[in-house]
Amino acid sequence: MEKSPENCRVEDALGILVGKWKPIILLHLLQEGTKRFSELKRNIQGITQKMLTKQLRELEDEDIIERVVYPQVPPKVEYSITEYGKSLEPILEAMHEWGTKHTLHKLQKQNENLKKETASGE
Amino acid sequence: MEKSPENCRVEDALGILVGKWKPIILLHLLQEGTKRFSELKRNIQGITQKMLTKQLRELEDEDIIERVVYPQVPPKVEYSITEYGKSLEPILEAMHEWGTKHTLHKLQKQNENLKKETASGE
DNA sequence: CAGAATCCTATTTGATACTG
DNA sequence: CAGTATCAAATAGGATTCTG
Repeated sequence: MEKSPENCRVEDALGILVGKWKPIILLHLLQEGTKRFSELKRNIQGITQKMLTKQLRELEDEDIIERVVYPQVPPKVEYSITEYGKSLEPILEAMHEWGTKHTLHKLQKQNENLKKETASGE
Repeated sequence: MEKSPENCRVEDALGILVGKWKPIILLHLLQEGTKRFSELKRNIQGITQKMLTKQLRELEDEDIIERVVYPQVPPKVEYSITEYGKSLEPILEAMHEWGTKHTLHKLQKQNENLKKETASGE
């Protein structure tokens, strides 16, 4: 299907990635495979249980990740990327690359602005 | 730079695309070239001036679009994609394609669930 | 025409305490 | 261990009015 402002499906992909912790959760699962809830919590700096749970549920609802519960005490729950979820990897890769360049671009702009201010005697 | 959960720059790209109207604004400018404020407003169904202004400003702040003011009465302001902004196009393209497939994927899942419910007599 | 300003609602995120 | 539940704060989005 052709991409046009009228039948734009960019939002559908965007909606899945949006959420303060989703990209980082996906990177962990993509690069390190299956992970327990507690491992993710430990490895993702600053996230709360509530947020981790919420983002994981949303990704699960979209079939991007899989949740496996081991019925034992204490509980054990493992998360992993689905085959379908792996199709997102190239997009994440492209965004990461673009983001890296963009960080540089912004720094260069800041430098230019600082030079201008210095030159005009501020 | 290698993509890892620790130095993830996905958010940098994501942050620029996030905003209820940004993808559609970008598609308009990418595919139809330079546009006046009023043209965008007219062509984007449901957007308010406030939102259009806000999203345009944010894109401008990131150097993705350019804003040219013609000092005349009544005012005329034109927006266009910058050369730098064009580097986002492949990502938008990839997200659109993925989103199109995902829309299908969700419909298929819904169908499966409906069949199960019917089979179990709900 | 292209906005700025104000007010209001809804959604997201976070802190904290509790539980099978 | 892997969550829920509740409350508070922050942010996004929308409706409306005003202006150079």
